[in-house]
Amino acid sequence: MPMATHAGERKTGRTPLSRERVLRAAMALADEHDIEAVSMRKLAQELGVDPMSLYNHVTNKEDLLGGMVDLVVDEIDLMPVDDGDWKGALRAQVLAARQTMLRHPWARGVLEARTDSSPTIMRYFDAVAGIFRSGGVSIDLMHHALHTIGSRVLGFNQELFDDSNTFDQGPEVIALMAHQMAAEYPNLSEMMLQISHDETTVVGSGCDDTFEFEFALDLLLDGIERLHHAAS
Amino acid sequence: MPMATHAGERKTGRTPLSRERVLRAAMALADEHDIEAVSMRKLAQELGVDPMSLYNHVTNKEDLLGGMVDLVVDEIDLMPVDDGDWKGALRAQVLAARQTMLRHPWARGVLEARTDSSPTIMRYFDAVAGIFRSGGVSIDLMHHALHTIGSRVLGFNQELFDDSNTFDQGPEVIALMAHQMAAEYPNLSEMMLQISHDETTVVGSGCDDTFEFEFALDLLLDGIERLHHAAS
DNA sequence: ACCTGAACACCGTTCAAGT
DNA sequence: ACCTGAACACCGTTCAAGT
Repeated sequence: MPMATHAGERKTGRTPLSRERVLRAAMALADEHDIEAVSMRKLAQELGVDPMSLYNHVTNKEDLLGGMVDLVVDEIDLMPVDDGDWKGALRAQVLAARQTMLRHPWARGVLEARTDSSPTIMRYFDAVAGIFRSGGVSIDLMHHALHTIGSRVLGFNQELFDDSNTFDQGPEVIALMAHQMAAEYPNLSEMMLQISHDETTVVGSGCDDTFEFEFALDLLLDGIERLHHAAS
Repeated sequence: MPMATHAGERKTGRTPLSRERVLRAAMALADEHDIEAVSMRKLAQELGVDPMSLYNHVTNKEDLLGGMVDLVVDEIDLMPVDDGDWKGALRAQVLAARQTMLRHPWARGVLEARTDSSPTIMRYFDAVAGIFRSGGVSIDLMHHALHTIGSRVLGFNQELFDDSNTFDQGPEVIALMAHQMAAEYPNLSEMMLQISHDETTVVGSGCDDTFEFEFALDLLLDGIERLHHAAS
C-alpha cells in the first residue's frame, strides 16, 4: 500500500526549496567552482529543480548574489570590544574578516560590484565603528579612517600588483625572467632579483599574502593612531 | 560612369577595421554607456560591421578588454622623477593616475578582474618603482609599499564604504535617516548625524571623494616615509 | 502557494563559405 | 587577407499554464 504523499514530501521526497536552501547551494557552488559557475540555470540543476522555480525564493540574480554575500559577512566572527586597546581589537576584527574571505574568495568581486549595502553589511560596519568609538576616536577621524582602510575592513587584500604567482617559481627561474625584463622594466627586474634572493621574505605565496596584508594593516592603524593622539 | 572601388574604400567608403579602431570604439562605448554596454555584438553594430569581423583584430573578448585597459593606462601622464622629493613625485604620479581613471570609471573593474598584466601596465609599475628608487627607498620597503598602496597606485578609491550617495541628501533628510537607523546601527547613525552637521566636510560628493583619496594617500605615504627614515 | 515549460532577448564564439 | 552569415551553446527573465 503506497504511502500518502503529503506536502513537503513530493514524489521525490526531496526537501522543498527555500531561500535559505537556494542561497546555501549557490554559496557551495561558488566555493567549489568560483562565481562564474553560479548561473540561475546551473544552480537550478544542482538543486534538481526547474530554473524558474528559483524565482519563487529570490527576486532575481542580483538578489541571489546579495544573499550569498550576506551569508559570508554573517560568518565573520565579531570581536569583543576592548576599551583598553581599540587598535588591537580592530586589528583582530579585520583579521577575522580576512579568515572568512579566504574561505570564500569569490565574495570580494561580488561585494565590490554591489551598489547598495544590506542590513547585514551595515551591521558589520556598525560593529567596526563601535571599536573606533570604544577607543575614543573622534567621529571625524573614524570616518576618514573607514575610507582609508577601504575594502580591507572586510579582509580583502586589494592588490593590483599581484606578484604571488611570480614568487611561486624557483629563484633560478625568477633570475632568468628578471634578466629578460631588465631592458624594458629595469626597476621591476631589480626588485624581482633581490626578493628572489631574500629567502626570509619568500616562504610561499600563501604566507606572503598574509604578511603583506598585516604589513599594510599595521601601517594604516599606526597612522590612524598617530592622528588620534595628535588630536587629543 | 561609376568610380572604381579599390581596397580600403568599399562600397560604403568606410575606413577599414583595425585593432586601433576597434579598441577606440570600445573605449568610447564604455565611456558613454559603461562597461556592460560593451558586447562584441553591440560594438560591431557601433562600427557598422558584422560581429565576427571583430575577431580579425582581437582574439577574443578578454583581449578586447585588455586592450581597452591598456589604452587607459597609456593615457596616464608620467611624472618626472625628482630626486629631491620622491614622496611628492609619487603623490603627483598617483593623482595623475586618478585623473585618468576619473575619465574612465569602468577601467577599475576591468583592471581588477584581469589576471595577467600587460607590458603597458608593467611599464607603469616600473615608472612608479623608479620614483621610489630615486629617493633611495630600499627595494624591500618599496615592495611592501607597492602592496600597501594597492590599487590606489592606479588612482582607484577602493571603497566598500561608499557613503557619497548618502551625503548628497540635505542635512534634514540625513537626520531623519539617522534617527530611523539609530536602534539598529547606533554608531553609524551617530556618524551620519555629526557629518551632516559639519558643513566644512560636506562640499559635494565629488570633492569629498578627492578629499578621502588624498587623506588616505597621504597617510600611506607618511607611513612609508617614516619607515624609510627609520631604516636609514 | 509553489512549481513548470516554452519562449524571448540577449551573450561569446566556431566554422564553413564568400570576396 | 579580410569579412560574413548561419549555427551552437550558453545567459537572465516574462508569461501563461499547471498542481
